[in-house]
Amino acid sequence: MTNLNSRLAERLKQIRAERGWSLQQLAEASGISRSTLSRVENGEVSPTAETLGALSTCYRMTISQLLAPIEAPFAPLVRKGEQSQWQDADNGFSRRVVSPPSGGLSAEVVRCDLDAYQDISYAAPSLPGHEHHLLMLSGRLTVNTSGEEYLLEAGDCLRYQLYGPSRFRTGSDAASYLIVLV
Amino acid sequence: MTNLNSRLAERLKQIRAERGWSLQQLAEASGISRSTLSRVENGEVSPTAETLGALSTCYRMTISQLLAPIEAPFAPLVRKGEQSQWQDADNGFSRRVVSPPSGGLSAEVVRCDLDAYQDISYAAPSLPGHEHHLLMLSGRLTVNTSGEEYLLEAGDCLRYQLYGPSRFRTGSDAASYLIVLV
DNA sequence: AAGTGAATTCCCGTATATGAGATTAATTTC
DNA sequence: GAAATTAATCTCATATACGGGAATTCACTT
Repeated sequence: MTNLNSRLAERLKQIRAERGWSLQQLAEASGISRSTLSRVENGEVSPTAETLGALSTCYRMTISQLLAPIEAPFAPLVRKGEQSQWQDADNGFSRRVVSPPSGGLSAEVVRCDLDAYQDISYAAPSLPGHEHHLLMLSGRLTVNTSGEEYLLEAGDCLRYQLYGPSRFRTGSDAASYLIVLV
Repeated sequence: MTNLNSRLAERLKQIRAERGWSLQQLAEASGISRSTLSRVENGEVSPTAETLGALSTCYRMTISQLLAPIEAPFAPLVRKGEQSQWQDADNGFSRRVVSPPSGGLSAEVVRCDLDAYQDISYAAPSLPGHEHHLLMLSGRLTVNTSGEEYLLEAGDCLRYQLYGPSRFRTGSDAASYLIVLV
């Protein structure tokens, strides 16, 4: 995994260069010594999660934002578990895959129409971590995911990454919404 | 930063529990010893980036996906009223960034409303290769990109990757559409 | 070119993350 | 219940990440 270290090194060098900081300044801001910073930025060592946390904090970003550009895209062969879900639509619920992923594209758009007084739950996905953008077109919808509950109205946009079970339900109003799956 | 280690520990424990793996199985799949895995999952040590990489690989996810749930969350809900709107001066064109990119997310959704008899051209993007999904909400729109011309109507979805200049125009009908930028 | 200052890298001692094996705890099987 | 099997933790030795300071390199000035 030396490859990861060298890519991380390049990334960190670039970020520090963008901010115009010296190792000394970064050391004071992060609480990490100059020597460690030098070795990390030269790919000689693999920093600990704590070190990564300190760096991302003083750069005002999350570790994910720090690492996302240097990670290999994950395997695209991932939607078997989802497709079975697409089929079990009840009566008050219709889904249409507006823009299926194909040919190397990485996003798909699904339009969903849910009647009033519907309640739909999904089990945790087999391959978690997909990024979702839920855009309300009309109506009202209550969404539970990641232990949080959101009441959405037309025009709202809810973004989340799907790691566990989720639940969608309507009250007296029907709901139409788009889900952008990345 | 012990807090980070303990949250990471919980996260890793949960993932392994979901898959029903033992430490022994995870050790063989990841190349990390059982003892190290035990200490990491108990928050006693801070794993190196290499260790995180090995774990995320054998769990079939990126490090970002591994860490995202335990990091300070970005605002996941963007209300309609909070979405920044761009009124392109005098012309009958308004854009609203429905879902701005942040927190390591890789897609953004823009809603565009174009009046009748408008003609808008874009130069080649500075960062080419972005994947676009254009979803027509209502009206009619003529799009030129990659040397092709498309006439879109409500419900249509055009997918393309933007490498060169592009042109959007309406005839007697106004157009509303979404652009999903990946 | 040489000097001055800053920034970075190298060297060493220390702290800690890791691996291999032994010990303990939990579960199953008879 | 006891033995057997598996899973998790603990012990110790090693590898390596880290901090402090010295040495080097780099940039700029005169």
